[in-house]
Amino acid sequence: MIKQSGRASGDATRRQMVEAALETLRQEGFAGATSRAIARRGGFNQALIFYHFGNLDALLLAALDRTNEERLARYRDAVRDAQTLEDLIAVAARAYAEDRKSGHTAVVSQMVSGSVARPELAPAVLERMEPWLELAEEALTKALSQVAGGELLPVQELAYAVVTFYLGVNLLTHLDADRARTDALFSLLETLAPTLSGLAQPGG
Amino acid sequence: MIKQSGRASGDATRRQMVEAALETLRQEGFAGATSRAIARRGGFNQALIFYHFGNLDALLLAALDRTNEERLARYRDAVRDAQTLEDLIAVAARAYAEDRKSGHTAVVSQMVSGSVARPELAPAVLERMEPWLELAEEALTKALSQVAGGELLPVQELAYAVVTFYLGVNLLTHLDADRARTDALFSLLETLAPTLSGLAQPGG
Amino acid sequence: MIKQSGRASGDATRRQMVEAALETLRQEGFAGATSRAIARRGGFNQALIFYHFGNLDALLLAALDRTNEERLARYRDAVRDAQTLEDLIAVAARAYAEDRKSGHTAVVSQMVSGSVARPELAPAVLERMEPWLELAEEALTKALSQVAGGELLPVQELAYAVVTFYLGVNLLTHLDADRARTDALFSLLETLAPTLSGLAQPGG
Amino acid sequence: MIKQSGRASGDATRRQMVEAALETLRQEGFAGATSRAIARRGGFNQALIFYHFGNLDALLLAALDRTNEERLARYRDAVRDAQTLEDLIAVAARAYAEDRKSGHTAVVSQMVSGSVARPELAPAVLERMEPWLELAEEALTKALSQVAGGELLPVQELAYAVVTFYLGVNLLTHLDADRARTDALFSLLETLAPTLSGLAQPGG
DNA sequence: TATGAATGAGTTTTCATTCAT
DNA sequence: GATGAATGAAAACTCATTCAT
Repeated sequence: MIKQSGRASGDATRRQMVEAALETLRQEGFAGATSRAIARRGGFNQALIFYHFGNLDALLLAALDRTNEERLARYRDAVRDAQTLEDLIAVAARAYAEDRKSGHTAVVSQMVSGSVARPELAPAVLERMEPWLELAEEALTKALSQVAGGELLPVQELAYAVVTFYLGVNLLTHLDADRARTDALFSLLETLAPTLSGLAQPGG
Repeated sequence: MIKQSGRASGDATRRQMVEAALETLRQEGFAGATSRAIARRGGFNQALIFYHFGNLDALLLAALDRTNEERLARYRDAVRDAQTLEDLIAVAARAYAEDRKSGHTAVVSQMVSGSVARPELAPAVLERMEPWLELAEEALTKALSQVAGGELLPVQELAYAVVTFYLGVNLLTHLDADRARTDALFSLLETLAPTLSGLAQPGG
Repeated sequence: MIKQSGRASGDATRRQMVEAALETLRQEGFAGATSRAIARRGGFNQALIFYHFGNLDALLLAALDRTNEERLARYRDAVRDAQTLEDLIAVAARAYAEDRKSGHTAVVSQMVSGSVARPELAPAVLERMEPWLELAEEALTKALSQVAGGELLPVQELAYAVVTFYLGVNLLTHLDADRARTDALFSLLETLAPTLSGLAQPGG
Repeated sequence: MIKQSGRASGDATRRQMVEAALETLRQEGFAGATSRAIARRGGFNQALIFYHFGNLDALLLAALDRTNEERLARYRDAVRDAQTLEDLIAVAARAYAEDRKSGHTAVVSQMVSGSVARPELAPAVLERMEPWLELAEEALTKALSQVAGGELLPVQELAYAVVTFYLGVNLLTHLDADRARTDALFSLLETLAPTLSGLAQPGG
């Protein structure tokens, strides 16, 4: 409750508002993330959103930024620590599982879906996809360097494919209440990893 | 105009309404597919939607059904005619290009996104994914049968992966105004096809 | 109450809504003529305004139209019946007194002032000034024809001056609670009328 | 920026605020002259308005005062310097043209219109009309003294008529984007001036 | 004196849906 | 079957003003 703490510093308040927006996005989805709902959840006045962020979209995007930053940092570390293709896949699967549990993926898919429905948001949401593409490129470059002939593959396109796939998974995760099938997807990847590795380095 | 046609049979009316819903979904997206907008486009009365379909969601789902049926039929034929893995990929890419042009993919991604934002829709939308999964399984079974050891791979999971990827592509296609990157994805697939084929049948 | 009469015909409802808008404009002024206030006064649902008129401005302008038509008709008759300059002035003063009593001038000045504050309204309000200019021209032409050399005066500019003056009077009437001074203005005109007449026709 | 100037004396601050209010009234009109807009333009804090003036209306009226004082002084000098009726008219037309250019008339008409829409302002705005009436009386007394029988005319009523007309002109000037017609009004007056003069002093 | 933060009440407008005919 | 009218609930956003510091 912002109110309880008296007059908070602008930054602290903004942080709390972003938190409330995130929580609302997670629990009530994009359509439920109205200014009223966010304000109610955060215990502050609706108008404060417009005072601090100008409009609702800006707050929602700030929430997406916050989530993205946290997750990107985690994925980046994982990618840097990974040595083999197997590592990479394992690490991605683990990070994904964590994020899903914490609700981060929910926010992403809500914002992405939301921006299909509300085209004004699309450019801003797309922009926020770029660092993920870069990270995917980095990871793929690393992985393919271990593969005979891997340098010949078009890394940018593959990175785009990975992110595309990832968005599809996010989407389905939040559509399909029973998540057995999206889980199975990652087990599949982990099962295939050694094969792919072996296949990748036939002489290794 | 439904009215103009005098006593349209109930079925004909419903068909016109579904057509109007589809067109609205294509041109104005999920958020723009309000009862008013659909009725305006179709030249019929708003209230008719509720008379015939009970509520707006039901009409929207009927529209999704109609699109799905048409497209499934086309993809099924293509799958049946394909002989090699290369064929399959080529055929998928062609069908996808057609669908995107005709606006069918727009409807799918609008409905999928919409159902993330409006959770009431989710179960019904998911249900409509099943025949696609079956088709993907069928195609994969066919393709893997031509591959040494292909029978060992988990077809169901792979099918789920394919559909997941497909949804991701749809999503991005309608988010990213410049479609060069989603196009490149399919060229990539086509480029890789012979390699995958060769790789699949080392002795072929 | 629209509600009481069950489902009214569209036209009847619209008329009642226009009436409610007029009454609100009269009693609460332009700033008080919000959709809520009008709906409350008319006993109908706020949303009905948008159903029937599209937006609030359109209803307000419809109200101005209604008032203008009634008043124009009355002034036109008066002008046609007047024979001398004295008649014309007397007739204008009488009509003006009536209109002020009935609240018609209130609506005009509210809409004119309102459109200074809300520039989107200005073009539409100005447009509605044209028939008044035409009427003023007609009256002046008639009056000046009785005056030696009257044909030499620029009727259009004089008509514009008359309407300008009239708007000024309206404005002050609704600003100045004690209306003695605007009343005095018309007495002055009536006092001057014979002089002007005589002056106008020195040889008459 | 008030802040930048360090410890501005209360008076200086108030002057700057009045200046900002004037500028906002000129450029954004009455409806646009919100506390936020004025504060933004003046580079000071919104709350300062309430600290120094109690409420927004008081600041707006202070702005009207400032404009009125400047303009009154100019018109007074002009009136004092004028010798003939022709002079008076010419001088009025010139002063009006200047004021329109500088935006002073904009402020007046915005405040007058605003006070029709917001009746709380009306008494204060009316009060500020008094010195104009006095000036008009003075000018008319002077003019009519040159006219045979002029002393017999009711100066107060005529003065009220002049101010009324002037308000009407202001109103239209700011309603009608194309100002040709209000301009023509003044040319008309100037054209008529010699005639009126001659008429006034038949033996002169 | 000055400020950033906060608020309550208000605005127009849109929507899915229902009702009477 | 079909329609025009009507409605309640909700949306995003704005405003003058107040409060704590």
